[in-house]
Amino acid sequence: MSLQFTLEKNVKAAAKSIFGADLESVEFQATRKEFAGDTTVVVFPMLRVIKGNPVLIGEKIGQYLVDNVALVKDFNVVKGFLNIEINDSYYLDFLKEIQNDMDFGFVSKKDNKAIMVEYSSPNTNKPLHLGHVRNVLLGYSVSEILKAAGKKVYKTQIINDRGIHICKSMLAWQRFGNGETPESTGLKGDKLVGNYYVEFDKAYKSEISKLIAQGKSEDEAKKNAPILLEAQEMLRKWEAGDKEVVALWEKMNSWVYDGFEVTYKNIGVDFDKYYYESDTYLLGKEFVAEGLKSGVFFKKEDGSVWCDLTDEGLDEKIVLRSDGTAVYMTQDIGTAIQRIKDYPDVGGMVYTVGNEQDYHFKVLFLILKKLGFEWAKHLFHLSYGMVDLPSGKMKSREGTVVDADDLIEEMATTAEEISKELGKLDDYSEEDKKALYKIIGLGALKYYILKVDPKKRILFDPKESIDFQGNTGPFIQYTYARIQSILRKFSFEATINLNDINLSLHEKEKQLLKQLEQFPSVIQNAAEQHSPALIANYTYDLVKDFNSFYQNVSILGADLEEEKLFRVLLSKKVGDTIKNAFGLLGIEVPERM
RNA sequence: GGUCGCGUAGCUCAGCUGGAUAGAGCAUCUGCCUUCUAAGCAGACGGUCACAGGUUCGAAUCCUGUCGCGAUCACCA
Repeated sequence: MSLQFTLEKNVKAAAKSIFGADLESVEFQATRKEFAGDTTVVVFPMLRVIKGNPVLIGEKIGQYLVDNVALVKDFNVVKGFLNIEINDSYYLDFLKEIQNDMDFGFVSKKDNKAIMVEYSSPNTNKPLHLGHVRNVLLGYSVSEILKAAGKKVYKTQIINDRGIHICKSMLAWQRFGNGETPESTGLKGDKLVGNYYVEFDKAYKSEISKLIAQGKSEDEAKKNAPILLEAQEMLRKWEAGDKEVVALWEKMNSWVYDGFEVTYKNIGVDFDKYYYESDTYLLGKEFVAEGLKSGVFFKKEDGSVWCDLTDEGLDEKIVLRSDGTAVYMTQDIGTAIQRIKDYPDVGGMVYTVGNEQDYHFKVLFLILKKLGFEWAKHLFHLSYGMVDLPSGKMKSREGTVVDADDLIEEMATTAEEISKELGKLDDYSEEDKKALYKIIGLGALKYYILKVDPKKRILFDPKESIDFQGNTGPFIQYTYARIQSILRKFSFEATINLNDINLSLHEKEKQLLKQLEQFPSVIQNAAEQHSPALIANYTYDLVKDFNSFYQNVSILGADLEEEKLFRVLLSKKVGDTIKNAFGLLGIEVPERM
């Protein structure tokens, strides 16, 4: 039974027995550090049912708690705030209870209904950049958090493998590539294909200026540049199943997939299932046809199919072009339905997609509901803010992107520089050092991105490096490493058992235990709000408390053996929790650093 | 123009369903390594919570309006 639950029950009983009043709920908050007490009950809300002076009411309830509840040691009232002091034994018992629970805070019982989380969802014409990194980290972390909160989760993505953008890369490669391959150039496949996307754009732009020089308007030039017309022709051929085009498409896409896999592995994320738009857009068309029959959609004279959403305060939305080809919405309808077909236990889905698509998902969810799918009620768009550069938006075509692979490597290099300067790892092998730099570099990057509220946009300045001190990943990793160092030095063969120990707690120890106690509810909260930032901020608070404890209280140098054991076990539990919490963020934690 | 989101210290961010004197980190400045890893600890400095109204015993938090920034409103994805 949680502390708050016990107190709430007794505060209600107090109100009943002293004032004859029924409280609906009791409001708790953390006690401010300038007052004595471990938790605080706010008296003001009770004034609705209990008339009188809040201070006197607080005094009477406080006295009742001291008299009737064993774990309440003392109380004081400041204005309308009833500060309650809890016996040390409560916190000691709490540690005893969780000491062997390696998954403290995690819900082990799983729901019957699963959630499918989609993230990454790249186009296959260019490599992944920092924007994708935020997407991937968010999606992966939210998946892990949902699992920890007791949900069954499938991680997936939708790969946008068809369309004009891919044809542009294909055409440019055909024309300027001289048969280059990832093998012949030593380039990652996604980088190679991305280069040709840029090549296309260059050729396209130069054709436009040529046409304008010949007297065409800019608009006309953009629409009629020969290379663009050729790309469009290629797309038509693809849709018609032209063998040569399809073969080229398959070849270049497979290069890109190989490249993506390397990057995902590098970042440390994975997927349970991949979906490809080229596989699902046809199913989408089927359901558009069905929706047309059932009256969910309607057809205009030109043959295009629409959904009327004016009753919901939105516009009409196109779901099929007049030439019968699929649009983005068609594909997404098909993909969603395909997923439920493949995984009948899925009861809801989370789409990790940037906030520029807020409107799209609002409409998609509405349409799926109109089509009558039960699961459509449990769709959530995990909408996150863009990652922008000081110069503005990242644009692949113009080369103003922060490449994912490059960034990860730079982070590791920075970790190496700092580490070498500190020189604590001189006995490590080169291999071990390298692995460690990667862990620290990635830790810095992931924490930097995940600690901010998903819906806020991030301004990333490549010139200002990501910090390794203060509220950062490496700071937290460092604290973990310190704890491991202590554990290595302590012999657990001692005869004393934590369960036999009874001692009064140091203020720093109690603070740590209070913080640990919060972990389960932090996980629940993060799951409900789909916010890794809550986990990151919690971990930082826990670590700050630990460092303060570490610096002010001697652990291995404790006076009494039982004190020493208690402090070591407390430290171990903090370490375990750091590791588990960081696991939810997809961040590894080192034994030394 | 309509809709949605954001606006908190010089900078980057916390601040849960309203609660005490708004908190961290970076940067600047002071102390602390012969004691468990100084990527650390202890402290100082720094705020009209964009602005104006409203609801409330009480508002950074809820409501309305204004301003600023961003996104979106395509037979693009």
